[in-house]
This record gives sequence, structure tokens and C-alpha cells, in this order.
Amino acid sequence: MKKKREGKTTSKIFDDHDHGMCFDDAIEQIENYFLKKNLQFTPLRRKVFEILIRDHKPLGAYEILEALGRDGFSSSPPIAYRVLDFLMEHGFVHKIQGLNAFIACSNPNHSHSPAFVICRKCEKVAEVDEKKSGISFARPTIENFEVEKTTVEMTGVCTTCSSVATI
Amino acid sequence: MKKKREGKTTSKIFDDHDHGMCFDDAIEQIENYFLKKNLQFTPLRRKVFEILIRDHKPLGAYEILEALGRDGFSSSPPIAYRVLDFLMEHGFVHKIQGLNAFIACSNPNHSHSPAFVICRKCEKVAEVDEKKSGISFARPTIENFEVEKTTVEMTGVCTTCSSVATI
DNA sequence: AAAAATAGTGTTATGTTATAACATGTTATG
DNA sequence: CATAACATGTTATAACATAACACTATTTTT
Repeated sequence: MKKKREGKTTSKIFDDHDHGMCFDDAIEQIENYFLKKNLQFTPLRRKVFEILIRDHKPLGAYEILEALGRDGFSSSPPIAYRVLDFLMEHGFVHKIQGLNAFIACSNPNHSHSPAFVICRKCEKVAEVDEKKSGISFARPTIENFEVEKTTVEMTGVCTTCSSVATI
Repeated sequence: MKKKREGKTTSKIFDDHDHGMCFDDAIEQIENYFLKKNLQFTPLRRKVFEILIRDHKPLGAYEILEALGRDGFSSSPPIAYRVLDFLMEHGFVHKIQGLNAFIACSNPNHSHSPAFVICRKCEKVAEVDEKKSGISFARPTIENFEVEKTTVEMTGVCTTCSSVATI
């Protein structure tokens, strides 16, 4: 059950942010989506998505490759990059530009304009959805330009980390 | 002379965006800044800034290195990265995450939260400043998190490019 | 001004991230 | 069942970035 937060510009979303639905729900959602769209949810794609949703933190492509290798899959770079591209196209994975890493989407299923809050110490990442959080990230219209994709990433330090260390 | 645009969420900033001040003004600004702050505006730092401000488009670190080499400077990677880091620290250069490239700041001199509009065809980049453009990019406060830096990049196609080609 | 500290640059090597190109296997469709 | 489209495998290499250490130049302290 989620609280509604509307019209706020301040929100507590980092420490208590929800990692989206649970593992099983997430798998079910992606399965349904693939079925509906007549896409193949192959063992490789499933595995990559599972790896990402498991700990739900950003992973580099080569970390994913290692995990794939451990699970008996091929682990040459294009394997990971191709699947990641595919999953990103369909909105189940996002790339965190500031970390060169990939993270499972917390809110697939509805078109969204995600923003990410990234602690540069613990590297935890929270995905903030405009609708869900009530936080608004302006997405202005630019004349003479058709915006296709907007990247919003907020880097800083979470209170957990700032209370611990010195820098 | 600039027109004021206030309270608008639509703005024409791509085709007619100003590349900031002219070359000489930009150099003067950075010189003054360095003087005031007792920093060394060394030949290398000057050259890197000049390279970037010259065509005022995003350049990869290795493109900058080539240019440095052509101008008689050392062109091993750390040379460029170190100077770029330094110039970024002081707000005279920004990194475009989506392109792994660097661009001279269009509006140094005042603390700003820049956003970038990137055409994925011609790779032209416009820096949009909140105050100057009247466009607002929400920078919400996040509880339990201290935001230090926000990256906003809007990728798409400018009308010049979209009128030319098919994809 | 000499000594010491700090800042800046040079160099080599290596680490990390990502893609090109082509081969092979697998699944849907006429 | 042929064939086209999709998916995966493999090798090689491109593109981006930093570590570690040497040397030089500048500033600060004595």
C-alpha cells in the first residue's frame, strides 16, 4: 500500500523508496508484456532480467556478464549489451549514465519519465517516478526540437552515508 | 541583446541558442576568474579551453588530445582528462554523459544548473540555462538525500535534421 | 636565496566500457 | 520444408578512462 504524495516538491524517496514489485511480480509483468507483444522471453533475457532485479542495484555490463558466466551462459560482451539494449527498448531496464551501469526498472508497465537519485558513496540508486512520487521534473517543450528521451540523474549523498563518514 | 522569456514552458532554444559570449569574451572571463581565485591559467589549460570554445560543440577526450598533439602539446590521455576535470570543477566545461564528450560552458560566471539538448543526428548540443531561458527544470528537494549535482540531458532530433532525412 | 612543499605536466602501462563483423543456431511464416 | 527473421555465439578491436610514478615549475617557508 502506498501513500499518495501530491503537489509536493519535497519527498522522502531514498531510504524508503520501494524497489518496485517483488521478484515474482516483476517476472510476471515482463512475461505478460512479452506475450502481449509477441516477443520472446528467452532464457538469456530472463536470466539478465533476473540478475538485475535480484539485488535491484545498478550493475555494470561486465558484472552482468560474470553472473551470466557463473550460470552457464556465454559471457562475451555482446551477449550482455544486446540483451540490455533490448530490455531498455522495452522499458524494463534503464541505464544510469553517471555510473555506466544498468538497473531494472522499478515501475515498468506504464510509460514513465524516470529520474534517478544516486548516492555516490554507497552507489544505491532510487528510481523516482513523477506520477508515483508527486515530484515533478519539468519536461519542457523545446521549439525546433523533438525530445525523445530525457535523462535526469541526481547525484549526492544519502543520509545513511553522510552520517557515517567524513567526506 | 537577449529577449526575456519568463514563465514559459515552451522555448525556442535549439536553432537560435546563443553559444554564450564570443571567443574573446570567454577567454577574458576565464582569465579573470583564475586571477581572482589565484589559479594558474597555464598554456595547456588555455589551449584545452580554446579548443572547446572554438567550435563550441561536444568533443571526446581523444579528439581534444589529437588537437593538443597538432598544437605541439603532449597527447597522452591523462593530459586531457586532468585538465578537463580541472575545468569542470570550476564550471568552465561540462561533460555530456550521453555522448562521453565535453563542451565549454555557455554561461560560466554564475552558478547554474545547466540542462542540455542534444540532437542525436547532428550531435549539436545546446546548453539551456534555467534563468536565461525561462525554462524551468524542477530540482526537487529529496528528504534523506543531499543532491550535489543534477544531470539533465534531453536527446532527440532538431528540426533541421528531421526535415532532411528519414530516421 | 636555498630548502621544502605544492602544483602542474609528461610518460608508460593498464583498466574499463562498448561495438563491429561475421558465424551459427532457433523460431515463426508462407 | 523452405526461407526469412530473430536470437545467440565468437573473435577481435574500438573507445573511454585511470593508476602510478617521474620530472619540472611555481610558491612558500626559513
